[in-house]
Amino acid sequence: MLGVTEYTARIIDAIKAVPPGKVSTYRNIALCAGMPNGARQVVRVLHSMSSLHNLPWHRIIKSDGRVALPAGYGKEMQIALLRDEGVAVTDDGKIDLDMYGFHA
DNA sequence: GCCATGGCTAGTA
DNA sequence: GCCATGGCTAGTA
Repeated sequence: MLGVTEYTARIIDAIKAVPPGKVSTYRNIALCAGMPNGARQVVRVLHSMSSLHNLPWHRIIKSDGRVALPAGYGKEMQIALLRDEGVAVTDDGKIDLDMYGFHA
């Protein structure tokens, strides 16, 4: 996939595999890509390649079940997109991973 | 040297 | 609040 590392390609695939109405975490995506400590790489991919690869960036959250983006910098947008897909999100961005977490 | 994390530790109440 | 993690990018030589 255009000069990206094998790991990066796997991260992209893992993100794309999360279906609408479900969420996954940075850590889980990293695990799926074979990098147990690669959460930071998932951050990097989402930050820099979301629009290029049409990634469902809004479906990736922190492993504590919260949205990572700060208020005023995308948090409201992320919450709105998730609610459109039927995910219950509290106003401060908390999601029940037992109910909505996606496991490949 | 950056990045939308995560896990562990110090240090306060 | 600190720092490991790992690939990418800007910016220097």
